[in-house]
Amino acid sequence: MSKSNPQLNLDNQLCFKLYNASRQVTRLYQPLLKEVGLTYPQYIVLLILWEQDGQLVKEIGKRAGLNSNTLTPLLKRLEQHGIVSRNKTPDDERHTIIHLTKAGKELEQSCACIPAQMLEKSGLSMEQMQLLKSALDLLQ
Amino acid sequence: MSKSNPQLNLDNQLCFKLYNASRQVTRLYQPLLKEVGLTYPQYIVLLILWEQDGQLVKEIGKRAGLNSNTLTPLLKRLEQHGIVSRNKTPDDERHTIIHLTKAGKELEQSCACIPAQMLEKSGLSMEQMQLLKSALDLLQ
DNA sequence: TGTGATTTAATCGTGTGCGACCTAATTTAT
DNA sequence: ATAAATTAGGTCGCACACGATTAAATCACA
Repeated sequence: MSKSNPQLNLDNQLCFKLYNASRQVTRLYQPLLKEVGLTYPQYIVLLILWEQDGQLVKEIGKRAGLNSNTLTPLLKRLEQHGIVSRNKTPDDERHTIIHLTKAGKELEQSCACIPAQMLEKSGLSMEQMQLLKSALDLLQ
Repeated sequence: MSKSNPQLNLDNQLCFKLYNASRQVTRLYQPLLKEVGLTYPQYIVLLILWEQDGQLVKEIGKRAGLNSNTLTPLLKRLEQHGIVSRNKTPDDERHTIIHLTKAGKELEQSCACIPAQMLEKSGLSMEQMQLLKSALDLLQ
């Protein structure tokens, strides 16, 4: 299978495993998220807002690791779907503050079962899950 | 910080760590790949072709975990850059076979140093790297 | 041998990611 | 007080991902 350079062997590449694992997990989420009409990054953003409602785009971005060039269109879609509101703050007109709407708050209950369902789908034990989490923390 | 449902706490979510780690690694690769004019998914596809030249779109797709709706445009861009050729096979006109060009083969040498540079950049020890790899294999 | 099922790529539409840039609001340094 | 620098969010362009569909070639088999 592998040819010349063992350094370049795909099976050796951490990057490839990580890239695949991430997409695979996203795919596992999709059928569950489809039921509530969310995409995976939208779900991440909502997790952040459910923790703390009324955050600035900047704060959400820092937590999610996303910049405004990704967040602005995403938040506009959530706004169009009636899940969040976007408003300038009066004290500093540069800020846009994001609030959950009633529908956005209610969505939290609909998503409450997702983590447990995902754990089951993944086929991981709690120990394996914990191992993977702490291994990933090595990269921070 | 976290409000009501501990199940939905972002820090508890494996998905989020994975999603972040994957993007972070991609970002680490970018300056290195930019020097040779490749994107990260293009690099993955080339790793596959350097292992074995002359593969069908389907075979590359299976190895990379990508379908033609992602691969076809990506391969067309590589073709435009003179890195691969795309041809129908005479025995079965449904197949498109991908070959490395001379430039595509030469690119392997230019990329040979990338894994070592990445290991250094990541700040991981060999042991940590190995731990993370095997943890990720749990998801297969 | 003809025809319906299957296989393989390609196409289309939507939604990210992200570099580069822009604009307006605010802060700072003089 | 005000010009320069900084900050926040937005826009644009490109390249993925991926579900859904299409088109063409091949296969299976009655």
